Amino acid sequence: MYMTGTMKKLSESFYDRTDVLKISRDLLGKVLITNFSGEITSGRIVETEAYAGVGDRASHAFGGKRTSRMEAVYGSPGTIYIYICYGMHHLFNVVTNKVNIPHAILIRALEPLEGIEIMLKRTGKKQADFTLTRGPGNVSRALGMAKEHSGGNLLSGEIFIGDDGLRYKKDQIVITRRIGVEYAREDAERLYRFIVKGNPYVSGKKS
DNA sequence: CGACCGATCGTCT
DNA sequence: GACGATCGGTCGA
Repeated sequence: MYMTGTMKKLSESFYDRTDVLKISRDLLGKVLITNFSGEITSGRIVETEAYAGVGDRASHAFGGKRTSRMEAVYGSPGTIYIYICYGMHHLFNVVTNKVNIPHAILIRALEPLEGIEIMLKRTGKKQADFTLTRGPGNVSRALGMAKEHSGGNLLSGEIFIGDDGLRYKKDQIVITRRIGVEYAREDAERLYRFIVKGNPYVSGKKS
């Protein structure tokens, strides 16, 4: 996959919108980039999941719950929210909507673009196969993101999201239920997962 | 390909 | 003391 044009960093207005589903869809095709002391790694976003805040049982902020662990999800649009799952995976989320409205979007898969050698070094993998950036735990490992980055933002730091002009058409996108949120009862059925049809980096079962 | 299982530990009850 | 917004390996059909 090639870069299609000049990379333009997304501005706060992209994240400062009320419709977390629309933003989740809009994030498909955008490029997530990390630059740690010149070590640049990036990948195109091909799978996202929306978490709709206080009214969503699958959201950490359900019912207005608020703890220090999840403080970042209540931050301003463009804030980074990373938490540890199962004691070993750091899951990267984009915070959207206004401050104190805890909307978040989990980035579940990328198609690698730059810095594949660095990603191999970070993950300890020997081959750049489709597992390199498939699944939210692998995304964070490959791009070097960890919970220490939680609370930072995508507008002025070493982690950001760019737009190189690529757009997916409607028939290239599939919408499904979220993965791994069975505990959320009826909210587990919400169609909040957005994937690029047929992309080999997308997690979960093949269709 | 599907089902299951162990790893691993910070956070909240 | 229990539980995850997961992953990778194994086992059986």
